Amino acid sequence: MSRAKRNTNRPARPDIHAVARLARVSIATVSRTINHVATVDPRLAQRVWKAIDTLGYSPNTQARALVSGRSHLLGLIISEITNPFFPELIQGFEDAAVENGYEILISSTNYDPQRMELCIQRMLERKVDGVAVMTFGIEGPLLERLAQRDIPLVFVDVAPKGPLFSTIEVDYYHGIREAVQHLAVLGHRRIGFISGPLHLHSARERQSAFLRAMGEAGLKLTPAWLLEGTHTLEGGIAMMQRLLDSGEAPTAIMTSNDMTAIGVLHSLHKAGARVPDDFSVIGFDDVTIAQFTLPPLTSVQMSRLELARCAVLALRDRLEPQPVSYVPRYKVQTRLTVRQSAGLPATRPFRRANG
Amino acid sequence: MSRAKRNTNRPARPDIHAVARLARVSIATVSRTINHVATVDPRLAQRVWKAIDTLGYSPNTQARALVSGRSHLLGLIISEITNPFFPELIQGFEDAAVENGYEILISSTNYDPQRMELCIQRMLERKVDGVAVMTFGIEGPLLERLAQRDIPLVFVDVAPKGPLFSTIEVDYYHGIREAVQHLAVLGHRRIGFISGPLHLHSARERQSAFLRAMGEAGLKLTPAWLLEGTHTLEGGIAMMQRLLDSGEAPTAIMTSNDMTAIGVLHSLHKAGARVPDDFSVIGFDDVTIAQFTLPPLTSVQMSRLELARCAVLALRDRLEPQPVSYVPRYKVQTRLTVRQSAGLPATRPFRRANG
DNA sequence: GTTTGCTGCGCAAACGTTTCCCATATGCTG
DNA sequence: CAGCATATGGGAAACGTTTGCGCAGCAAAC
Repeated sequence: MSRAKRNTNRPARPDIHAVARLARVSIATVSRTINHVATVDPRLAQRVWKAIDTLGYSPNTQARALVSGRSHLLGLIISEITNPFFPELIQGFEDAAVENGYEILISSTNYDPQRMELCIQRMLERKVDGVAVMTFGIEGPLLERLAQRDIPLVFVDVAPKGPLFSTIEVDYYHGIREAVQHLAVLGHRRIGFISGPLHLHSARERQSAFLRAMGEAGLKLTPAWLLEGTHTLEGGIAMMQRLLDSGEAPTAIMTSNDMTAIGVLHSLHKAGARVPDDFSVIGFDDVTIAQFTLPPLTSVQMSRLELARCAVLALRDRLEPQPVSYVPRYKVQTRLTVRQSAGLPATRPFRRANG
Repeated sequence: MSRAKRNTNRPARPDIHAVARLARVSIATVSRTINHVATVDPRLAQRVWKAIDTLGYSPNTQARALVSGRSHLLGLIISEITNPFFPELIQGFEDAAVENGYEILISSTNYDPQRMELCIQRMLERKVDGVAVMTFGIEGPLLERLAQRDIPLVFVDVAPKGPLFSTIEVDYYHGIREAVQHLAVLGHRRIGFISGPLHLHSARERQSAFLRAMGEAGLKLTPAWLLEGTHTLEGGIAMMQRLLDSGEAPTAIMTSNDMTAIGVLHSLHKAGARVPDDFSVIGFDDVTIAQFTLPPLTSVQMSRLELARCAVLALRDRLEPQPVSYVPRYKVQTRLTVRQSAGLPATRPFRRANG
């Protein structure tokens, strides 16, 4: 009486044997049917599927993983989930993963390399099939150690060598060029740029894309208007302050990410300047909250959904043999999203309201 | 040559047998040592731990889960990850889970009850040990069906009956009372409230907390100033518009969540009103972006970290036998976070700038 | 010196799959 | 019609753990 099984009042979750019994086949056939092995007789397969349906059977993932060595679990490592950049990325990653029959494990590093190692550790213990490292600031030595693990990894921007690694390239230039052109068409000639921390690969890429776009538009950059920010609100506030304090300010400011742009908005608000009447501002990333700022922020969009989809794809390509004809190329575009923070240049230079 | 094992150049991940061999004990003893079974001789245990250390062994989670029936996986179901309310919740949940030796599986329902069922389905297939349902709008019939599953569940606000269910209560009143008092002290007598969709339990709770707090502060509510919003930016914009259009508007507006409050800010900005000079605004939730609005939003904070911690605790209490003396009580507080969107009431009624 | 009781270790049976290998049935060729 | 190649299903061995059960070994009691 004490042991289970006796309790037939609550039907136990059926296992593969129950299905086999009902379909009058062996468990091997059931397994083959489920895994769509081609050699199984269609009539038997139909019997099996019917049995599966009537019993409401679903295979035990643990057992499956144990014997096959494939967990169908994908790891996703991000910097910081409260950074508005990442939720959309996660969303896309989840969708794409589930679409491909995978489940995901998320971890955030909070920009701490040590925590990153712990994350990878935990994921390896859970036997993930592959990991997407979507934190943008990844350092050399850590990358080296990651290379030891014999597990597929995918990165953004950085391209470590190794047969198990993939890289997703971002075409920063396309969208940034659109933004510069947009400002140029509106009549701006004096454009400033607040970059991210330049030790980050992605920040350098964005800045050089900006410089190139300026050149192509025939605009000359004033060196004093090229400042290094921190990809944070505070950095944006501080750098805009500096621009205002210097005698001559640009009429338009582009930034390396949206948080910086929001900082710029704050700085300008405090100084009594109006956007876009006195200054035009264009951000980068087009995070969700860019729609909610005052005024709604014009920003260069980098599609997180696309990025996530690429990441899942890259991992899948490593995990499931693809036809030789298939030559993957993981690249995501950037595009300008026009809202209301950029307009015609002010006809007369802004004078700070005396306070 | 073809099969693995031969490749001793890359050391295979050691299993429990390797540890047993090195420590000169049986695998049973290794297992017992790892699981801190009391009956194992300390000297043997030490040998085992040493062997584990030198080999860098970590047990295979799949095999463990298969035989023990416990996956040490916790499910977390949320409404929508791009809603700024949830990332912090996830962060807290992850931290608390890892702290207790669990890993987490996240899914978002996008407010679709059908998708919610799929989420639960997927999680059951992964054999999660318990699920936290942190979506605020959960409906009756769905709840019924959830009750069928014999797996611990934890909810917010709603309290389904069942031996496997837990509920986390939120003390909405505390923080909302603080907000009303704050306004009252500043001198506001005319306070409006934009609620959430009233079919949501949590929205009703917040509204009634507001009404009670108004009563206790000796303030009379003008019925026309009690409006039903949608917990979205658009709802906030529309309802604030209505308040402005009606002849007489309140001097302060409280809302049922921060998105609504941000909508109010937009509406006021468009009408040319200044915050807090012309109107005071107080939100609810204190999401991260409340710090970034113009002006930074005063808001009633409900700690997502605390909420998440409670959820993990509630699940753990169901999963691991607790001493009888332990009587759990899952309750989270709310508190006012003062920023800059509430100030003294305007001395003269706001007149919309003619446009 | 024999019995009893207890402690703590090892043996081996699960857990629910996948997959290798072999047996059988079937079709085809000569 | 015999013989062989080929398709297809079943038996059973893995996968790496946990855990029930039995059995040594030892101390205490008679």
